[in-house]
Amino acid sequence: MPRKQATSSAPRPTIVDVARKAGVSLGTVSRVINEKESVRPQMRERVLEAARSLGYVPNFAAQSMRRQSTKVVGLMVSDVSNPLFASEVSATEEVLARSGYNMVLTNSRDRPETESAIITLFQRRRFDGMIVTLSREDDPTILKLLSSSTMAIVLLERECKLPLDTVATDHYSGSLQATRYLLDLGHRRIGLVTVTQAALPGRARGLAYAAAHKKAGVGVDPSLTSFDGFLPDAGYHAAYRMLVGPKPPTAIIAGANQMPGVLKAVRSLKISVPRRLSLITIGDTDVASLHQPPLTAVRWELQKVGAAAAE
Amino acid sequence: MPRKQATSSAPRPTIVDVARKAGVSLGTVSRVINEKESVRPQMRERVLEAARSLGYVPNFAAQSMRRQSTKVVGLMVSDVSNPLFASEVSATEEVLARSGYNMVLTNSRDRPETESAIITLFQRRRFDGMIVTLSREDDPTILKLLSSSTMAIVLLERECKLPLDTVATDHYSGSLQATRYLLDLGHRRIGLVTVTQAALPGRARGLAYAAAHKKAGVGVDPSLTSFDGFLPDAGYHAAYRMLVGPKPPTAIIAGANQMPGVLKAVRSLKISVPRRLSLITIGDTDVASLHQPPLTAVRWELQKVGAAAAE
DNA sequence: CCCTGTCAATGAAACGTTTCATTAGTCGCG
DNA sequence: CGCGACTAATGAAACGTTTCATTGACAGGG
Repeated sequence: MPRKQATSSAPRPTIVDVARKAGVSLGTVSRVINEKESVRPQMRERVLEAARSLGYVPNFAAQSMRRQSTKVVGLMVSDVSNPLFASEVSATEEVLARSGYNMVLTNSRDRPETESAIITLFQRRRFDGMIVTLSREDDPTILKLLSSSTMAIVLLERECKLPLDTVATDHYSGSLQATRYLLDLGHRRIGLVTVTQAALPGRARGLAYAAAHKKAGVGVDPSLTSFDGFLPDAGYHAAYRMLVGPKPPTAIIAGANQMPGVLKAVRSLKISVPRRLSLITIGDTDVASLHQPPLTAVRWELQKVGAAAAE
Repeated sequence: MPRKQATSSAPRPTIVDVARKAGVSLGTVSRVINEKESVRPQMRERVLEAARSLGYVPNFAAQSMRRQSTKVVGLMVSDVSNPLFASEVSATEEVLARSGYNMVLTNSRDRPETESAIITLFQRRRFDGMIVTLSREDDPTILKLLSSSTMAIVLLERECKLPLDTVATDHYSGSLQATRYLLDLGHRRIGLVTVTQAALPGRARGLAYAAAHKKAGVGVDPSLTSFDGFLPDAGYHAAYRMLVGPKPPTAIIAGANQMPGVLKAVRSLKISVPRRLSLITIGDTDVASLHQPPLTAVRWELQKVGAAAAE
């Protein structure tokens, strides 16, 4: 029978315990467990055996401290339970894990104060990098915070003045395509429900929507656009307002996160889809794919996020 | 004009820089920034000022090392992009953040080797606690790993032999209710599509399903139950198999994660819902709520997870 | 006026690693 | 046989904090 492990309350063995047990020096053990430099096979075996029998587990905090690298990247999104973010997060985690990084996930709830706090926290923790989604791209406090930081920063689905890397879906062409498609079908009153123009997705969609209309020589009715998507229940309210208005739209383009709210409004008003109203969602989700022929903006750049962050 | 920040490549100022600049000792600075022990207001102000002007940010790695506490908990789920997990994760993050903890998120993809690797990693990182979802509750390697660990462990939606805390939805009564409901409606051939019985949710649902049938004096057809939910596309395959079989079910109860697949099968077979087939989903998602009158198993214990982990 | 107790601040010793400059040992070669 | 070149292993000095045992100063009580 192999000897039993020390009882649970025993302090974790350190590298010096291993060194003592194997009768070698600290440095040697270090080189063995990092398997980099030359060490004689016989020694290596002895050390390994000692480590195993002691149940030695290297202490990452100590390593980070010495190496000045935590092998962690921070991720800040507004809300992970948002399915779109969830897949981005998941993909990012995967890529990072593959290169030996871990990911600390935080929800900002789109609150600027929380965002600042999180960014500072990331700095305290000395993460190797951070991937962030901002609620607004022009908040001076936050921009200053970011620019003063020394770590690698990647903006996710956002874009700003600072020379920062950005990874984003191609919102513009997705929306352009959707709007054109509806215009070609003869729709003349098209609703747009999305997020604030202070963030890339909303801005890109707004521009694409306008561009498509202009090209088709169709005027736009400002009452048919809503950029409140970050607010709770925004999809519902926006759609409801449009649909009960004097001249309701014949089609609505909605962000994936707003679509459930829009559908709720449509249902409560007992409007038949697609007979009286066409719906297109930007960004693929289960909701969309199970409902109508949806438009899906591909989401494969997600991999790029991880790659960029792993640089 | 305030003096500019040192150029980016300058090394981060440490606590000794602050001490020197303020003309006080290390210990004093430490006590100031931890704002615990007594220090004269005048000193405190001097130190704070020095810290501010230097742009000092405490180094968490060094703190963790000294304090033997990382203020991080590890979270391992099979896949964050799963909407159900996403909300649990989100709620957990919130609770943890409130107590000054951060959360490292990992995807196990339900692969036992990955699970082992992640658990070991958590130990290396010396996290203060971990919250894990296991693919099987009886894997000896993993159980040994968990039991040998000294950190706080909470099982999420899982339950095992070890004396570990568990936080889970009440799968049993949810499923019981659903099955009864259908039986009361006169259904006699009810399909069940869920995950493996080696994990709590699948097991509880299987038991509830059987119990309801027994109580109603209705026999169960084993070909109408599928416990493969962890496999990709399981919902689709299971439903397809049942529906094209000699004696197809008149109702199907499916886990929320399997439901999209089930719907896909139903649609591809052009079966009308709810005329020819009733569907009930266990666990609420957008998909469900937009489709039929769904059964929702409440998800508020999520808060408990965070609380338990924060102990 | 001296002793003792309290309050503030100091200095040094941890914490568990990595790394760098040394030392000891081995070998080939003139 | 002695010398330089190489390889393996050692020992000590970091890394940036917290904490603990001291020290100094000051006041109150006998």
